[in-house]
Amino acid sequence: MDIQLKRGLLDVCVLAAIKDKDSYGYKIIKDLKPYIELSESTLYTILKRLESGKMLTVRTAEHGGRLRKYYRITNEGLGRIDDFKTEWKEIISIYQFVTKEDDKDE
Amino acid sequence: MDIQLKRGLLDVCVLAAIKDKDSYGYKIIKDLKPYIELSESTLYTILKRLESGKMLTVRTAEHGGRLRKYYRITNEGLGRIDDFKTEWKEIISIYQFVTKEDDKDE
DNA sequence: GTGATATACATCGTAACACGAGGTATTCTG
DNA sequence: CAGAATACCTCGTGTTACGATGTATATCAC
Repeated sequence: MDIQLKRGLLDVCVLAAIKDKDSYGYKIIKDLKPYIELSESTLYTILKRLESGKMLTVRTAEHGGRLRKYYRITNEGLGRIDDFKTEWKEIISIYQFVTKEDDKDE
Repeated sequence: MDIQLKRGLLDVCVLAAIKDKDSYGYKIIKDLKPYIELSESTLYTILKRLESGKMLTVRTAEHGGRLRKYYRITNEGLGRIDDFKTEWKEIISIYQFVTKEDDKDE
């Protein structure tokens, strides 16, 4: 997928990945893989950004001798997903504009 | 609309705006306004980028005492629109992931 | 006729962002 | 024991949208 197109989707995808159940970095990447691929450097940057934007909270827990940082979505984070659903209507309208009259002579 | 979300859509919108008929900067902005807003500085940057990427060609013509630069889409530009239609399937899949089980307790 | 608005182009600096490269450390598997 | 997998992190770079700013002409209101 085009990198520019990903920019507007990644934050919301990460929020969606922790929406129903707290999760941690490595797992988020694997869970998102079927839908959108992102590198670790990208993910940790996003998690930092979402944390400072109060979209999620962090908690450190030990698991199998290793430390894991679990991320939990906040109400603001859920609101961000709702905003995306609003924006989706605009995206649909743009898609229709871009593809309109596209197959006029088929 | 979120600025990050626009990034992946603007190039394709500009191409779509000149797809059926050559157009020029000022008109492109007005034609796109109902779908997506962009400033002049943004548009001229995009036009330069699309030109150097061979997505469109430019021709200067006089109109009412003023010079206008008319932009015409190339086959590569049309291909870029087709690529977007392919990416659209991924976007739909992402949208479904983000919104899934969203209203499970309503 | 003059000031404002619309048309029409352009450049520059800035901030946001995804990513590759690189780093640290532990556990699991062959 | 070696290498892969797990799990975290930082830094530098290139791309990009945008506001600010500049130039110039045409049109419209008063």
